[in-house]
Amino acid sequence: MSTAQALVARNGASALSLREVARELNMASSAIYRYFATRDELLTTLIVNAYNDMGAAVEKADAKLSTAGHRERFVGVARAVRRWALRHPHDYALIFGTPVSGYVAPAGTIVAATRVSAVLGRILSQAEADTTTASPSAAERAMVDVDAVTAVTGPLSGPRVIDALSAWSAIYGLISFELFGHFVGSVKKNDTFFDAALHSWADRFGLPN
Amino acid sequence: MSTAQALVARNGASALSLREVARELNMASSAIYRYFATRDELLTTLIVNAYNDMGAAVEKADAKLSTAGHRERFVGVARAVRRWALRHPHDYALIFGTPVSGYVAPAGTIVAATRVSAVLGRILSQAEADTTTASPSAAERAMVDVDAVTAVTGPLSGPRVIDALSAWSAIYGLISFELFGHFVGSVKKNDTFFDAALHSWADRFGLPN
DNA sequence: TAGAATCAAGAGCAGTGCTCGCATTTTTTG
DNA sequence: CAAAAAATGCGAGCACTGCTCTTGATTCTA
Repeated sequence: MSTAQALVARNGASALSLREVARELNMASSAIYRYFATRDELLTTLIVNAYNDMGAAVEKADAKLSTAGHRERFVGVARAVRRWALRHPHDYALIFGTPVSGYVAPAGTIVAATRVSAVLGRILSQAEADTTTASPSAAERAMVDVDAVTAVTGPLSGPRVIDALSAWSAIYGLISFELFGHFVGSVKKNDTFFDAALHSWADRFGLPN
Repeated sequence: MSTAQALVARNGASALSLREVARELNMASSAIYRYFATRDELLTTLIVNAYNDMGAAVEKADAKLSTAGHRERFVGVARAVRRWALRHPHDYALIFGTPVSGYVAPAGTIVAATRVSAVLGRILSQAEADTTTASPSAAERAMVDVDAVTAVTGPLSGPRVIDALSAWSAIYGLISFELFGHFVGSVKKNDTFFDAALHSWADRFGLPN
């Protein structure tokens, strides 16, 4: 398992070879099939691990910021996501890159997958609790499963639950563009650019400070 | 070439087999190597094609909206991007998904790659021209290559060149999350959600109407 | 028309995921 | 404690992949 992890970290998921992990383990390639029915099953396990690793890292960063203001916390958590991505590019690609072949997200992944978006959502929910909370409109309920979201984030007003999802996907977009090279030629300092984009989001959310 | 295109559209890029396109063409697999030195070279060609296909589609949509207001145009063009992605999911993944292996973007791709971001940038530039244009600050110039961006978009004020890049990556984030399944369980109506998120961006840019 | 450049074929190499039958260990059970 | 049962591993082998190399046609060109 950890052997496969290391190989992915070195060469990327697409290059992961069942026979190679077998070799590294001094096993026959066929022996691996006692533990993983198929190569995709191995990858799925790796995906869950990666989700949890990222989730743990982000939760830890959030815990350290528990006394900070909402803006600082929001930006700090997003930074933690980016930092994890830069440190584990292949795991990041494994999670957020092109899904393999047919791919339907196995049930086991979904709980691990929500860990980091939950942290971000909770911050926004708490920031909102300091002001007012208008309940979501019918139109908003039609396009988003408000209950499913607020079950993990805490209460969020209508526009904000939309913006929260939008912000999370935007953070993903920023990191992916950086990591996958789509900012080459336009963005020069990725750190400060990321921060600037995030503060713009914080402005949008009206986060103080 | 178009055979490979069709196979990618059917099975995705990772499953593209040189031997399969050879079979489809009633050729020996070795004959393909007269035209493409390696599988990656074939894929690179497909990437350029996909970029241009998407660029053409978006430019066409923009042309149809030439008489519309800036907000309508901005939203309309973004919708065109999404529509193209939904219609060509494998080509989209080929462009914006996990870059293959070592991957350094070949020189040929970059011009094709900027076509759609250029359209979006031009709209924002023109919208700004209707109001005022403050030139970018030193801090902004430090993190973004302003000249490279404005060379293709037209003049943009400092904060806006950052927000424009941020918006483009956010649009990518929205589409990718939808296409790669990360919105499953939270977003119910992808169309209206996408529109809502975009109008939120239009608000941020102060686009009238 | 002769020479040269191009195009295609086929055999073959090393690698892959995966299956199957057989042996060996380990664990459970009577 | 011994026997049955389950788990674990091995090696050969199949069909597939990207890619190389040599050989044979075809077509363009001087």
